[in-house]
Amino acid sequence: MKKKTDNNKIDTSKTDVKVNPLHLNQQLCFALYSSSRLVVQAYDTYLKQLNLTYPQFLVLLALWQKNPLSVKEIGESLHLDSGTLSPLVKKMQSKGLVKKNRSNKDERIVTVQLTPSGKNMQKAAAKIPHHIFCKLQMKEKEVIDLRKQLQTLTDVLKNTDSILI
Amino acid sequence: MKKKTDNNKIDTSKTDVKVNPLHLNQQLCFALYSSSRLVVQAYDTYLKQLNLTYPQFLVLLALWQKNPLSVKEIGESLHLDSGTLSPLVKKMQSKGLVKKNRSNKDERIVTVQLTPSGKNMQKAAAKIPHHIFCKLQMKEKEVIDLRKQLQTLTDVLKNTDSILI
DNA sequence: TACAATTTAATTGCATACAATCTAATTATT
DNA sequence: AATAATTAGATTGTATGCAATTAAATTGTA
Repeated sequence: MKKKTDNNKIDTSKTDVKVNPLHLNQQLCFALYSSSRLVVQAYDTYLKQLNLTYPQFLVLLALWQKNPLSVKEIGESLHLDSGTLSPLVKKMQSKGLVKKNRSNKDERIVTVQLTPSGKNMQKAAAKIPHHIFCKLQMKEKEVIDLRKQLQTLTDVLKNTDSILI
Repeated sequence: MKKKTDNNKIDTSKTDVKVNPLHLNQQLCFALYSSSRLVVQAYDTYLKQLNLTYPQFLVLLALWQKNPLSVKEIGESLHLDSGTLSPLVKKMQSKGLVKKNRSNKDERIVTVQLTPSGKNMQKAAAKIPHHIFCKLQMKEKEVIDLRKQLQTLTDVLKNTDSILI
C-alpha cells in the first residue's frame, strides 16, 4: 500500500536498497546533485530581485573577498574554467558589475575589478544566506559540520594526487 | 605567509570567517555546488566509456528500478521538469536506450520504456558506484550518513509546506 | 452537455558547465 | 637569439537546467 504523502513516487518498498548499488536513493552523487540544485533554486528566488544568477553571485562573493582578481584566480576559487567564466564575466561587465582590464605586466592576464555598483550589491546580498539558513531547518552546528564534510570531499576530489605526494 | 600547497588560492588568513556570512568558504551552498559538480565529473570519466552523460545515467537508474515510467514520473524521481527531460529522453531514444510511447488510456502521457540495449547497460554501470566510492576516501558509514543528511535537506526544500500540515 | 480549469509534454529562450580548440603572450631551452 | 613548451583567455560545440509559454487531452462544473 502506498503512503499517503508519497502517491507519485516510485514504490521502493519491495526493493532491497542495501543490496542494489544502483538504487537511486543509494547514490551519494544523486543526493548531492538534487540537494545542490534545490539550494541553488532557493538562492535564485532571492537573487532574481538583484538581477543576479547564482554563478554570478559566486563571482561577486570571490571579488568581495579580494578585488581585483584575474579570471584564472576566480576560476581556482570557484572550480570553474575559462569556458564558463569568460562569457559569465562578460555578462557581468555588460550589467555594470565588473570591469575587465589586461594586466600591464602580463598581457595574457585579464583582471576583473568590481565597479561601485558591484560593490554596493554586497549590502543587499549579505542578507540572503540567513534567509536560506532559515529554510534549511537545521541547527547552525549541523550546517557547519555538513559544510565541512563537503569541503573535505571537494578537496579529496580536487587533489587526488597531491595527497599521495 | 602562504602555505606551500595553496599558492594560487585566495589568501583568507586575514579574514574572520565567522564574522563574514558572505565568505565563500562559509557557504553551505557553495560547498554543495562544488562537491556536486566534482562528483558528477568523477562519474563522467566512467560514463563516457558507456557514451552516457550523468543525467542520462540518472534516467536509466530510475528505469532500472521501474520500467516503464512516464516523463512525469521520471521528473518526480529526479526533480527535473519536462523542459529538461523532453530533450534528454529524445536524445536517449536516438541512442537506442529507450522507446517513447503515448499512453492509450491518457494520450497526454508519454511512456518511456527501456530497450534491450538500455537494459543491458545496467551490468556495466553497476560497477561505477564502487569506483567512485574508492575515490572519496570515506568510510561506508560516513558516506551513508552524509547521503542521509542530504536527502533530508532535499526533502525539506522540496516539501516546505507539507511538513507544516 | 458545453465550458472552464487542470494536467502532461513539448517548445522556446536564456544561462550555465565543460571538453576541445585556438590565439596571443610569456617562459624555458638549446 | 630562435624555437619549443607553457600559460591565460576566448571561442566553439554539445548537453543540461529552468522559467515561461504553448498545445493537446482530460477532468471538473455549472
